[in-house]
Amino acid sequence: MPSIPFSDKESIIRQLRKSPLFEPLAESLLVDMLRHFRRETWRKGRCSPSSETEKRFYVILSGRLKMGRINPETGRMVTLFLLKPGDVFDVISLLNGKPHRSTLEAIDDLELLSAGVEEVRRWIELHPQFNRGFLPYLGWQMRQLADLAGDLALHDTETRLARLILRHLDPDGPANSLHLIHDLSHEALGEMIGTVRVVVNRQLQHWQREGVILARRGRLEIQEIEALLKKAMRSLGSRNGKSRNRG
Amino acid sequence: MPSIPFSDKESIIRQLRKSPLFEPLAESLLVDMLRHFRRETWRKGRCSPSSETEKRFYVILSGRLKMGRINPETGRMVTLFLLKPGDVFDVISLLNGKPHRSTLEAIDDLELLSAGVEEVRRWIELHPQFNRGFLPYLGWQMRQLADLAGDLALHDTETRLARLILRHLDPDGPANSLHLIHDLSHEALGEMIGTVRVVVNRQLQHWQREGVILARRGRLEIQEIEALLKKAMRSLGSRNGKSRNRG
DNA sequence: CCTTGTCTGTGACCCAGGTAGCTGACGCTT
DNA sequence: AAGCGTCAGCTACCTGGGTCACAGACAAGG
Repeated sequence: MPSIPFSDKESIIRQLRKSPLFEPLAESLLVDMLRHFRRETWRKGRCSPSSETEKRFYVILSGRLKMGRINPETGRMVTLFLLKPGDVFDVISLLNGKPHRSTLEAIDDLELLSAGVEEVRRWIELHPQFNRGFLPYLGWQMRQLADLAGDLALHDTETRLARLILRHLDPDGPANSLHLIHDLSHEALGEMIGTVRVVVNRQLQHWQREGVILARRGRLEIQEIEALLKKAMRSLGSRNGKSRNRG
Repeated sequence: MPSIPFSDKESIIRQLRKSPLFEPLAESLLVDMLRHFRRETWRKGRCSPSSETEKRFYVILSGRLKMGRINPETGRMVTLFLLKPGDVFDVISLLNGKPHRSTLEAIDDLELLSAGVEEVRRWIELHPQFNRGFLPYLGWQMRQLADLAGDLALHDTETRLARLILRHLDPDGPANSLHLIHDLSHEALGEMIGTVRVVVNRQLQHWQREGVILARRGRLEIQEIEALLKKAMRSLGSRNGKSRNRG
């Protein structure tokens, strides 16, 4: 296994510290872990799963990754997780050892660290510090999945899209700016709420005419958060709304 | 805290051993845990969450429990987990400490054990044996959620219902018999696949006329698994199928 | 027995949203 | 500047499945 050049180690550790999973770990432990990590880079696009990748645990250093499911008959895809730097995968097969049915797609070029799952399971057992950070992370991921499933079953596309946008408000950036999804294509946004490009476009156009948002090619901005918030609450239940968003 | 009468302890331990979470634990550890458990019984029906229940971790000894989300505007509900004896909840808030947005509904009268979440977190840290069994259980639950979300976004109701039934084939019972869901109302089945009573009924009637299943009041039986399997595979993609299932 | 409540079977209606298809805009590479 | 691939914008069309409403079936309890 190719070890990581000494010069990189410091910058990698600095990147790892941004992740809630690795942030609380002692310096010595991180250095120790690094010895078992291998550095990888993946190019943007669909990632074909190999028997190799199935047995590894990955940490994202830079770039974004969609993890989801496909319906081979229709070619449609849902995004279950939108992973960012500091996130890890594949958690599920790490936990129960069984290969997963998920598909990976890199949104940007990716820088990754990877280690064998057996090794990572050892870390969890040997370092309570690591396990303590790992469990809340799992809880957070489970809640995301539960939210997605709940939304898909109970809310219409307008509500789901509004929620998607609000969920990605950037607390650090300038007011009303979006994090992570600001430059995604309508196709990608559709996958995140379980619908298709056309529907996302219809909705965005409608909102744009209302002055709620501003959508340019690969650039999404919010104008009126209040209005979006209302739409995010409102569910299928409103029988008094206008019939369609078209025309 | 009311301790558990001595006479019950043995039978409770026997029940716990049926759960994959507790099965591998040493007898001494189980006995120790029992001292921190409190026995509860809940009557069938919706369970109103209190500040008390939010801070506890539960093990089901007998009965079934639906855990899901509600849309207050429409009154509709999705079932995220159908929990059976041996299952535990609420895992998510155990992991990250935040209260959950989920609703609980007991299908049958329930016998439970409960312990404070702080205590259970201690078990996880102190007993690697327990943690080792806990992680695969988490993985299994996450996969269930991922499957549900994927199905909701990518497959039609016919496919989802077929899959629900097939997923609950009883490996131990007589051939083609159903486990856990054989006596659920159409309403409850609907909640499990993110739809409503009427749609489930339509589908079941259609299949019954085909001779694929046999549905009586509160009793669901499979006649032809092969046919169901085909329906479970077939997705929205089939453009050549008959137009409707009605009439 | 009748009453009352919950579950099932069915028909009529209708709309949110998915499919298909085309055009133009933009950015990249040769 | 020409060619090419991807994304955005829009329209026309159609259907899966959700809503509403009602009637019969069955069980439980007076």
